[in-house]
Amino acid sequence: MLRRIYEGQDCSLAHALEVVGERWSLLIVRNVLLGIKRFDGHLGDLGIARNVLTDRLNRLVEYGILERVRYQDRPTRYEYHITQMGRDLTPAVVALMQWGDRYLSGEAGPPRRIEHIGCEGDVRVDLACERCARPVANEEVTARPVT
Amino acid sequence: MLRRIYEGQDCSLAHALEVVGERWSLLIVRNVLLGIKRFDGHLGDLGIARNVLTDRLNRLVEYGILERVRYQDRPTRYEYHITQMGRDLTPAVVALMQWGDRYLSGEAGPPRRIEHIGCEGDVRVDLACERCARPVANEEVTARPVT
DNA sequence: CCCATCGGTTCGTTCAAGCAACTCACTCCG
DNA sequence: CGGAGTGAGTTGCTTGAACGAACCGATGGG
Repeated sequence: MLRRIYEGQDCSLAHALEVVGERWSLLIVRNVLLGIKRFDGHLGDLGIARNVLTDRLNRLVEYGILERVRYQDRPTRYEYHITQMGRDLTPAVVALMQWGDRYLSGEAGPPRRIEHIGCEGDVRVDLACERCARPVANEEVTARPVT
Repeated sequence: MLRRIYEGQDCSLAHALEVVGERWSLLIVRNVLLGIKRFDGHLGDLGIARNVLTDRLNRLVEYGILERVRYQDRPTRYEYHITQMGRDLTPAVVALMQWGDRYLSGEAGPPRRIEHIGCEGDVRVDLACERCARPVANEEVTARPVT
């Protein structure tokens, strides 16, 4: 995303997008969640330019979504690990993938399955109500300002 | 987001981001979900430039996320309604808001509550396993290519 | 010694976003 | 009737982010 700042928006969605809404950011987070940790790994997987990747990684570290870890000396080399903050983006990532699967995947169907480790079942994202503890349809949701 | 195309990425997340990952797109969708439907409404709420808003609205209509509806003749005026495809972005939007609430909202706490219509309880996004029907922690998720 | 690897940095180009001014088709007010 | 206001844009110029290719520095391997 560009210019990265949504001035005057007092909304958590806008704040979130200022942090992970830039071009490539979420794809990098997805890669790290899937086990790609190194500069050249991302470079090969995404078609991103090197300077842009440098920028995105630095920013994600700065925000606390990734962590820069030295994995060898001589020569000193670093890789990027996910933090808890980063791991907690999982529902957002899965929700977007799920939506892409439903509406954008060609006839071939989804290219990846999201899987429950151990059980091997399909993982899905759902809305649920904390009070009535029932599943909530997308139509049954509204927002109201917390005054 | 910029240039909008992630070439060579066979991933539903990348496809989704090509469609709603551009700067402003998700904020526009959120606005429409919250009831803002008109050009000037978005213009006032977001600090977006007019030409960019025109572009984003056209693109969202083209993708089928919004629908352009004439609401008066003389002079002809249009507004933008959400489609089913657009409404199904709700989990993704809520997931990002929820993450922003947790990690980025200042001391004041979240500026908005997501609410279950009727019940008025808080709505949350959760991962669930389709096979074992239990809630899934963010750490218990992996992806594997569907060969 | 030369080449390869990894993780970058530098620099010039291209393309999207921002900003201000303008248009068009009306309505409303005096 | 004239002038201001409104809603939904379009046009054109400027700024700044992303792209692409070249380069760098430390080291190891043949």
